[in-house]
Amino acid sequence: MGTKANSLLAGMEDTPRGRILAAAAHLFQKKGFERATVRDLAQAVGMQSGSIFHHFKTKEEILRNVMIEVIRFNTERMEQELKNAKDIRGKVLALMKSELQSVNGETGEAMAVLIYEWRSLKPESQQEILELREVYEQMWLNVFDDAKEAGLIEEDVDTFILRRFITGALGWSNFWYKPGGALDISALAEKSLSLVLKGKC
Amino acid sequence: MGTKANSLLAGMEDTPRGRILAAAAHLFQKKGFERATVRDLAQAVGMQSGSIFHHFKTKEEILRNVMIEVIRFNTERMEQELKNAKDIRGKVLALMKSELQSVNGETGEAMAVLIYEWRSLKPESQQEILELREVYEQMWLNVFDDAKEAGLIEEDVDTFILRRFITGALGWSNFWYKPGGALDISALAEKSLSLVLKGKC
DNA sequence: GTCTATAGAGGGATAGAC
DNA sequence: GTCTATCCCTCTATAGAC
Repeated sequence: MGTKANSLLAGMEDTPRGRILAAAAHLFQKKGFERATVRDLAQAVGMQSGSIFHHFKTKEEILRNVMIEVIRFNTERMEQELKNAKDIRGKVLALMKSELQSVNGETGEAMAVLIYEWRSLKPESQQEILELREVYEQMWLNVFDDAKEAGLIEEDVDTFILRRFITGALGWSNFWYKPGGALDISALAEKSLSLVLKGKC
Repeated sequence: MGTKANSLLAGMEDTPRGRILAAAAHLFQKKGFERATVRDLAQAVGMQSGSIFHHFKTKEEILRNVMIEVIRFNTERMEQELKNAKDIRGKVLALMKSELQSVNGETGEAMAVLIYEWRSLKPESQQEILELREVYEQMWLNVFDDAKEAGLIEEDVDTFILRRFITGALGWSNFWYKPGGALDISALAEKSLSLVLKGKC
């Protein structure tokens, strides 16, 4: 569970706001949203707790923004990587690699927050986040459907359910995968391909 | 996320202790351990908050016992179902079905607590729970190794990693699978088989 | 074994000076 | 934009009556 210095949301500017969000991603992942206090957070960015509320109206607002930033960043990255893929197998691999990167790379802590602190969002925020995620999910479904037409995925496989299995399989890697070992993200992505592709193309 | 009446840990006696644990599984899943208060819990079982502490020394102790009970129950059930399986494919199917049942059936809420409230355990409790889970995990690994020898799983697949992918894939079903629809647990288990078995036996 | 009452600690958020 | 000070609330856990 990433004790590494991957606590900074990549691409986040070095502003008080950015520093608060980066520290929040780290703290919320480590202790959980409820246990992590605004005082903890203030200390992490070198402020007094009262000052935090100049940048965000409530603690929940901080959580919401961590989630928005991480979805935006990872959706954009996946779009880029999809464009670079040559064939369909390459596209599936790009999706796998991209998501494993999201979960285990620099945005890993924020992704864990996105997944595990869901209940701490207000219902309105949940709705908002859900809509952002749908764009991302649609990219997966489109590629899976193409792969099915191309014969890389069995005819009788429900791609909707398959995507859900994969969401779980890849998301869970946050709990056990340790970057820097013998197995790098690319290799892990290759292994994950056999969960999806027929035979084992 | 199960709003159904699956809040009772099957096999749990109708004692104050049992009722507290069953209500705790439900509440901790719904609100998270931190947000769920002892007062909530007391109300759910028809007591005053002070009375809860006659049965459990601390709130964490309640969490710990929910986890212990659900592991014990599901480990035992899986052992039984494994015995009934005829061949190796049947054993893999039994594992899948059994775990999907744990996650989505009567013990679903307690399983979600086991997975998502991990950080709220004291380190000593974490160690204890980890040891209980290892027995369960070993059953999976043994069957996977048999399946590999029998040629049902590709030679070059790392069964350790495969098990981790499957843990995630099946565990995540708690968030989207709704029992009572067109797809029952057995059918879902069959679908999940293709994540593991070669070709798609 | 359950109740009432409350101690004791820590939390989110606000107000106003600088 | 950050600080100090603090309000006000809620929470876990305890004490002692019944």
